[in-house]
Amino acid sequence: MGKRKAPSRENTPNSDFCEFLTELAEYEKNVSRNIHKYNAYRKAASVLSSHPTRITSGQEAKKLNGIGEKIAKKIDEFLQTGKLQKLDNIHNDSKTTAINLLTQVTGIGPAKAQTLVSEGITSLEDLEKHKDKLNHHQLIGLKYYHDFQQKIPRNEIKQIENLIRGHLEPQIHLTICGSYRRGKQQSGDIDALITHPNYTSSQPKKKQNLLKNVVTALQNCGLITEIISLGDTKFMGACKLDKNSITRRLDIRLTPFDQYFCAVLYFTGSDMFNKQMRAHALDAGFTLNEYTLRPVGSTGVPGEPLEIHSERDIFDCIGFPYKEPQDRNQ
DNA sequence: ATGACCACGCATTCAC
DNA sequence: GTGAATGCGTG
DNA sequence: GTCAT
Repeated sequence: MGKRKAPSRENTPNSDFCEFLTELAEYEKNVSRNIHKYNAYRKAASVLSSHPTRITSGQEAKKLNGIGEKIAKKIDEFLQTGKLQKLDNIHNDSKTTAINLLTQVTGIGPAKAQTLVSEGITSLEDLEKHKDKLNHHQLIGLKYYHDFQQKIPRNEIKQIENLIRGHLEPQIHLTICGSYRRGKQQSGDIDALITHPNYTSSQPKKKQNLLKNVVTALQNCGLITEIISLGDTKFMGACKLDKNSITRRLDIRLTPFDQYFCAVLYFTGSDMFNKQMRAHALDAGFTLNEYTLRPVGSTGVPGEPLEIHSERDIFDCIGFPYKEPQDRNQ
């Protein structure tokens, strides 16, 4: 996913509430720099978006998990007046709107946006005039601002996948994860996972150039056009299918062979699905993360990682009915 | 009343 | 110069 | 901002 959040669709009976809660969330993240309030507002929006019936009072809303005193009050205000005073003020504040805009450039977060605005830089045009204030990542974000706003059609990702696979040694495994793997018709970015049987968590030094070699090969074939960051295990950058294509955000991660399926599961998502599944794992006496599945002893100390040979293994071990990737959207 | 709220790779800046 | 801290983005 | 302690 790119920077643009698109939380709840338009069809729920409470979508108007979700909309203003999401706006408040953005405000708390970008302007107040309070990530926890941001998450609180998003949680509230999420619970409302999946509530089947129209909420008609703050009191009724307050029964839902994630909605407390303050949001209940805001729902009442919205029901009575059709708007929120706090939101009106935010819309009319130029500093706030500027920060929200700059924050859309990848690499510019709340802190950088704040300093830029305090220096009088409030638009993309201003950024163009002050490139000296931007680091490498932010320069790429500016250069491809419009490209990165565009969703990527499924078919284009499929072609990129084939192109990448064609440039990998046969022993390297590749899975494109994220919303693409969940079957979505379009995605915000491309999230590729690779592994190699000779690279394991116990032999981490082996193949330390593997990712860099892959990136170099993909640069040479013209697919990768920009590098945002590149370490031993994670590449972030941009790619372009051909001359007339839009430039796309591409991430590639190198995972140890023995952790590949936990990683594939994790990076396929969705967030909510991962949360559910981790919770189920805990209930079943396991702890699951992006690396391993481990039994939790009565002492609460995790044991040795279980050997996993497929994504399905993970479901089986914790007694969670298998779900195809396309059924993991929520 | 008060602390938790995901963990982590990479780039960059800070503190020494 | 080195290690710690911060910013940012990721599912 | 909300929840759990």
